[in-house]
Amino acid sequence: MASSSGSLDTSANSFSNFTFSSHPFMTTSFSDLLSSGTDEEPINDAAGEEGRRGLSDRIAERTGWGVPKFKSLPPPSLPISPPSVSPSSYFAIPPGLSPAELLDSPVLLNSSNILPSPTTGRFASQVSSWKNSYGDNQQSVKQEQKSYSDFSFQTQTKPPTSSSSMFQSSNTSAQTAWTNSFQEQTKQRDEYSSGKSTANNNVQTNGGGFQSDYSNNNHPQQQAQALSRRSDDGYNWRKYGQKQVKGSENPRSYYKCTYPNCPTKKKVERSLDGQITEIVYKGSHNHPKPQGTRRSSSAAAPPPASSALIQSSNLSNSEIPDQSYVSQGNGQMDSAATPENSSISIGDEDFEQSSQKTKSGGDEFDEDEPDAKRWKREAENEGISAPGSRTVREPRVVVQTTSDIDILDDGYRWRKYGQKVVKGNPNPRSYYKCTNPGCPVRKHVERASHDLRAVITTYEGKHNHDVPAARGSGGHSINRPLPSNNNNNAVAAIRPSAMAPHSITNHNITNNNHNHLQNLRLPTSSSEGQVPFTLEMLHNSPGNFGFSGFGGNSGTSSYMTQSQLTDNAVYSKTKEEPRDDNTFLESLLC
DNA sequence: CCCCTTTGACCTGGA
DNA sequence: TTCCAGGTCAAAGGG
Repeated sequence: MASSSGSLDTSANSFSNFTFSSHPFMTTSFSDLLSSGTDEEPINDAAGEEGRRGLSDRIAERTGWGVPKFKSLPPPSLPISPPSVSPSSYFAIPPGLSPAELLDSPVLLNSSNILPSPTTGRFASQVSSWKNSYGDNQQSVKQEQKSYSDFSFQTQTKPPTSSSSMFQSSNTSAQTAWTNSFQEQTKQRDEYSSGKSTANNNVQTNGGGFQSDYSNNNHPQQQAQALSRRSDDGYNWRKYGQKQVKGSENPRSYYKCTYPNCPTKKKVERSLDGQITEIVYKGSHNHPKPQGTRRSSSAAAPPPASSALIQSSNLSNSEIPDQSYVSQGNGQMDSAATPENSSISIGDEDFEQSSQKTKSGGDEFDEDEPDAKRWKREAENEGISAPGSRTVREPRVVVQTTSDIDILDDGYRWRKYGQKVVKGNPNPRSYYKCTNPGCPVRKHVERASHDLRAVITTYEGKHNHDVPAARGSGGHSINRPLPSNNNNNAVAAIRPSAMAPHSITNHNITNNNHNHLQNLRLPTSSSEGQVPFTLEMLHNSPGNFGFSGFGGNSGTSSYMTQSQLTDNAVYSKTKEEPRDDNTFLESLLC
C-alpha cells in the first residue's frame, strides 16, 4: 500500500509489516509495540524488566497462552487506514481495569478508525479494506472482497476497520471478557476461514486466557480467504448501477440489498484512487443479517461456538447479537440493525445522530418524497453531494432519516425534546427521550469538545421494554439482545476504524441498580446496541496511543474514563430520577 | 449454472 | 417543452 503508510499490504503474508503508523503520530510497528509497550506505559524505568519485556511477553506470562505472534504469525493483513483517514481508534476498557492495567493487557490497540456501517452495523472493515485495496491502484471492488485486508476481531459486524479489534469484557473479569471477545471475534474469523467451529475456542474461553485464534489456525491463505469474505458489511448487496456524477470526478455506485423485498440501498462514491469518499445508505433492512452463506456476506451471526464463548463470560444475553461487534449489551444489538429511520452521518466533520428534521433545521422529512429526490436533497443538506462543494477526505456514511422519531443505532426510538449548549462544551447537546410509552429513558448526544468527530451519548434510566422492532421489519427484535434490564455485564470494545472515527461508544450496560450510562458512541448501527462501553479516540492526541480518553483529556474524556472503570457498567453522574419533561426542558433552556 | 459486476440505455423529476 | 442529471434497468460477461 504505497499510498498509505499505515496500510498493510493486502497480502496476508505482509502482516509483518503491520504498523500503527496510520495514526499520524504513530509510527511504531506493531511488533515494536509488543516488544516495547506504549508511551503511556512507563515501562522503561519503573517497569524495568517488565517494560523491556514487552507486552507480548507479559501477555504470555499472564495468560499462559502464547501470545499471538502478530509479527510472526500470518494474520490477515491489517488494513490500517492511512493518516488521511482518521487516525483515531476506539478503545474500550473493561470494567475494573485501569488504563495502566489495560496497557499491560493483551489488547490490540488499533490505530485506524473505522466506522461501522450505520446501516449494517458492521465495522468499516469494508471501508478500511477499500482504502487499503485502492490505495495505490484502482483495483475493483473485487479487490475489496478478496483482499483479506481487514485484521479484525469483530464479532459479527465487520468493522471496516483497519485493524479492528474488539474486546469484550464481562462483569466478572475484564481480562476474561477481553479474551472472550477477542476469541469470539477471532473465532469467527477463523470459522470463516476454516468453515468450522472449533471446540478449542470454548476451551480457551473457559480458560480465560488471552488467546488468539491465530495460534490455532494460522494458515495465512486460509485466513486470507476467510477474511476476504467478510470484507463486506454483512449484508448482501447487488450493484445495480454506476454513474459518473456531475460535479465530481468520482464515480458513484449504486447497491441494493439482495434480500427479497428489502428496500435498503446504498450509494458508494469512490475517488479516482479507489478510496471511498462517501457512502449513503437509504432505507433499512427488514430482515436479519444474512448468515454468511454468501460470498461477500459475511457478517453473519456468530456461530454457536461464539455463543458459548459469550455465555462463558457471563453475559446475560442468551442470544448473540447478530451484528453487533460486541455481543453483549442490553438488547440493542440489532442484526438488522440498520439504523432505520435514524440519521447518522459519519464523516470527517460530520456526525449526526439527531433526527434529520432537527438537523436540517426544520426540513421536514417527507415520506412521500421520491427516493432519488430525497437522496439528493438530504445528501445536499448534509453537504455531501453538492456539486462543487464536495470535500473528499474521509468516507462519509449517511443513514437517512425518515422521521424525527428515530430508531437510532441503538435500536430504540427516540424523540428529540431539547437541545442546549452545556458548560465545558461549545457543541450543543441534543436531548432525546425514548418514545416508548412510560419509558423513562433519556439520552443526550453531543460532540466531544476536544474532537468534533467524537460523539458522546449519555443514557439516563433504563428501558422498561424491549427493543422495538425496526419499522417494516417483523422481527428484528428477535435478533436483539435482551433489554438492558437484563444486562449486568459491561463489555469493552476496541474498535479500530478506518474511516473516521469519530465517536466512541459506551454502550449502555445497565444493571438492576444503575440506569445511567455514559456513552461515547460511534454512530454506528447495529451493533452498538448495547455494546458496553468503548473508549477511545486517539486522534487528536498525539502520543496518546490509545488512551486519549484517559486523564490526558479533559471533559468528556475524563468523564468517560471514570465511568468506564465502574464495575458492571458505566454510569453517568446524571440524575437517575425521572424528571418531568417540561421541567427538564425548561432547565435546559434556562 | 449461479451470482455478481459492468455498462449503456432508459426513466424520472427538476430547472 | 426541452435539457440535464441522477437513479434504475437489464443484458452481457466473468468467475
